[in-house]
Amino acid sequence: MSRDLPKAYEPAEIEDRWAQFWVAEKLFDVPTPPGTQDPTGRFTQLLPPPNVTGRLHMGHMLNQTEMDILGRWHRMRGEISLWVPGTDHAGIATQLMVERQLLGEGSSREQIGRERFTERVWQWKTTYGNAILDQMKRLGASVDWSREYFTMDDRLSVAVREAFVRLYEQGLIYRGERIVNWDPAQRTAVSDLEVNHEERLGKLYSIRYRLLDGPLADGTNSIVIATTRPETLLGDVAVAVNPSDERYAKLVGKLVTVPLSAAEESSDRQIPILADDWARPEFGTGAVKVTPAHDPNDFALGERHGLPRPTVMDETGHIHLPGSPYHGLDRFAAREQIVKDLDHLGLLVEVKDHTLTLATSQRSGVIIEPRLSKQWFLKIQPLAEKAIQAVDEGHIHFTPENYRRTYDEWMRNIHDWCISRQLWWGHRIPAWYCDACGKVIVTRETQPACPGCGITDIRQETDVLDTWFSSGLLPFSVFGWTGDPTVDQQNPDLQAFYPTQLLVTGSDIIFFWVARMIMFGTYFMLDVPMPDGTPRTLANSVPFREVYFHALVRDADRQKMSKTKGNVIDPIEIVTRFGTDAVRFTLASMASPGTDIAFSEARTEGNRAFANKIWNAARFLFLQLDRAEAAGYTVTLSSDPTAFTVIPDATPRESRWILSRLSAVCGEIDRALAAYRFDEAASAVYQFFWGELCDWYLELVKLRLDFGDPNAEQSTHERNEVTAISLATLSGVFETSLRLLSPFMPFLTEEIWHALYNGQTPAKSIALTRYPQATDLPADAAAEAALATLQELIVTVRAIRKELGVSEKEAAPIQLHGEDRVLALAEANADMLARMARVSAVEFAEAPLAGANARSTSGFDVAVIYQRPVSSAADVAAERGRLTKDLARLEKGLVAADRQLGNAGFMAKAPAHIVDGLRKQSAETRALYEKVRSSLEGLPPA
RNA sequence: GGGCGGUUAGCUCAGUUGGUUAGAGCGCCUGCCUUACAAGCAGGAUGUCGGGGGUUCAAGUCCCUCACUGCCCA
Repeated sequence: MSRDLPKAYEPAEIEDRWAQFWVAEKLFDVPTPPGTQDPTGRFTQLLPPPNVTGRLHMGHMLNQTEMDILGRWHRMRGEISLWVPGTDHAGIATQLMVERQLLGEGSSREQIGRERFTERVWQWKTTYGNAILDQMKRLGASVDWSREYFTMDDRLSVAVREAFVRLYEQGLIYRGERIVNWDPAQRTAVSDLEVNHEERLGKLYSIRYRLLDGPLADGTNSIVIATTRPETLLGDVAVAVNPSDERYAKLVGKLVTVPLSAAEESSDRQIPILADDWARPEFGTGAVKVTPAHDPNDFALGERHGLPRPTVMDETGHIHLPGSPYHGLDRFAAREQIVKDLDHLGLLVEVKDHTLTLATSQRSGVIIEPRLSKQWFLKIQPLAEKAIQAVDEGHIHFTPENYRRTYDEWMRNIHDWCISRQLWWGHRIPAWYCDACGKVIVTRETQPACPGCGITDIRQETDVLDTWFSSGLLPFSVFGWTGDPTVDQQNPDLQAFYPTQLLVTGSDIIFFWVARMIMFGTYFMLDVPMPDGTPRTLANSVPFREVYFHALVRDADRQKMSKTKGNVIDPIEIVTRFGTDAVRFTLASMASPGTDIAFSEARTEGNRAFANKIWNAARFLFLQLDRAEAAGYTVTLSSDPTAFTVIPDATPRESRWILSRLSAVCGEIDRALAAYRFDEAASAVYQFFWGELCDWYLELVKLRLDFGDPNAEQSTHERNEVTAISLATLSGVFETSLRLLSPFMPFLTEEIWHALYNGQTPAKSIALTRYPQATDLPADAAAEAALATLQELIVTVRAIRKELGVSEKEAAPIQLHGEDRVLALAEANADMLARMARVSAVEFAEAPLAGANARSTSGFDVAVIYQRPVSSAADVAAERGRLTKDLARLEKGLVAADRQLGNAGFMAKAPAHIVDGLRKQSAETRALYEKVRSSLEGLPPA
């Protein structure tokens, strides 16, 4: 790699190359540490596994950018930084993909059977399943590819089976007939979390149920119930009223007939009217029908009253009632028909609009059908208790902190988790049924025969586990957890990397994944002894010590990205246009906690410009290095990070300044990253690199980089020394800045860093070098103060010159009035003033300066000596406008200050430094005010 | 219905435990191809900090209230 960089920064030229290099060189692979005690610390992160069916979206990119910045930062700080990648088998989504494929071939999973179907899914996975990880490689994520996992891998499947069996044996997993959220499109149960609730406008139907034994004494011969789902009356087993509802008191205990409920109308079913608190008098008519097999509340009511629970629908949401005229109708068609038929019979009393909350399936979008079915559940309370405790006691810390409350709230109101899914793709539940003796066998090993009666004709459970069941085990299953405490205690990976340090994820999966990892971690890992054999504490059983929740990436108009809106930004496409580094930097700089990111191309463009700026700064440096070498200077790039802690006495002021600033920025960035303030860290490095290093130091250092004629005799010794020192400082500061920036912009910094060393790099990659620390560089308050003054002087002179219309190339003398310190600085740095503000000479003035060619700051007055070619009326008017505005601003400040200083309460109670500060400021403002006023008065009349 | 957040420059967002005259990027205006960079340089304009009330010597910051808005849970 040479120091010849193309004129413009072209990310496409360099990024693929480095992305491949990092993977090929196994740069970020982390071997199992020899001992579990290491002095430098460990930083382990688990990638939230993307769906194997997925393509990378901006949310992934944000997540990975943040993880990568932190991973690289910790790595450069000398810690063992391990980032484990992998993908999730995504039960439903993947099964759908392959089913769609089969459909295209005119086949179906039922046609080819379970075994062949599973083979097809594996095939699909092999062909397409790496898309997202390949994209990740392209983005340069510094993960350990040797540890890549897939949730259906054998070793992870063993862990899943172990966990299941253990929970079953300990009585926490049970099988039961319950109302579950049934997705009729996917034909599977889904968990509470996979259901969306939305308000929709529906209808409330009032239906008359006739009393079986004819009218009461008062003539009442029916009861009118209200329902939003008339079609379920086919499964009615009771009518319920509130016990306190006097309207219906006389009817409790009577029987009514369910209209339309039987195959032949003559035999409509008879059901009781009963009293139960669940019936709310104010809802509808106050009487409700009870359908235990098709409504969770009715189910509970049925349990209380010992009611039967007939199912009237099949798994696809069609009425299943052989012999009935409604048999085979879809649930919504059946509703229409039943309403029509009720109307004909005169039993439909009223239909009115009604807003109801509908449950829809997150995946298929269809309306969830509460369905009575036999499912496997995890009794979660005992797991939740430890999980709550772990967060409560501070073993896990959330950022932003308010998620703790969200977590707590959910954990404390947790319901048993339905973990079985009626799918073919996933971890098949390790349970076997013996039809002969009715035994259920749950074991780790596949069962050849029934241990009860010995027959071999046993069936394995066809259901698979919810995908999140296996995801919940990942923090320890990826490290080879077996569930056998003695084996696990000897497992060096598990002992070294568990608990992981940090989880970075979106808040949308706080319950799905984060909470479940905490529950499983604190449950299973608590049994694994520490390396020295002592029992593991709760603090060491947690899956991670920190969780950082990032925001959502929206489009530039703050709209959620969605395929239907067509506003989805493809990370790879955007990266191709602007460069990965620019996109990463944009995401990082906008990632302030708790706020969604409105991703803007304008901002990305700005950051590409930043990358280009750095690129060109490198070109400038390389040019200087070439010139220096030609002039006989030797430039040694020290690989010692502490090379600048002690600097030569002859180091010029601006070099002391930039070293000091760099030191401060290093501190700021470390602080920001430790607090997950990616935005602050990015802004600090941006501000430093562009606003200080490029805008000021690079310009100032040009004064010292006069290498003379390479063929001539050497110039004086002192000049030589300053030049050499400046060149060394420039190189060192630049190299340090590259390292500082590297976690944010890994490609660009890698490229330039290699070029800088001209092939002789001290490490294989900049990613393996030390992260610059504040203490690596000398702080110098005096140099900072001096440069601040000089900068203010230069900026002020430039402004006056602009104001006066002095052409940029023309030099002009200035007058300066102020403190001795300022005058001395100006005198000693005349060369700076000349270069930066085209000052040809500095004349010191005894008296304060005022007038159109002068400006005042708190430390000095400065005037530019220049005769305006023509002082037009417009110029005077503009000047008057500016001064008037200034005057108003200053007056406002003065009035505010005077009011405060005249306030006895303020003077008595405010801390001294505030009062002093305000006094000083007030005096300065007053002086400025006077000067501006006299300038204004000095203007020619309008 | 319950919980959590947001409202600061034209746009997107910062603003530490209340403390001196509220910042950044982008955009905008003016002038410059100054030999690292026009993806650049220099200069400039822009805010009743959502409304109202309160606490305080002092409020963008704390409290109450209203309005609008987003997310999560039921």
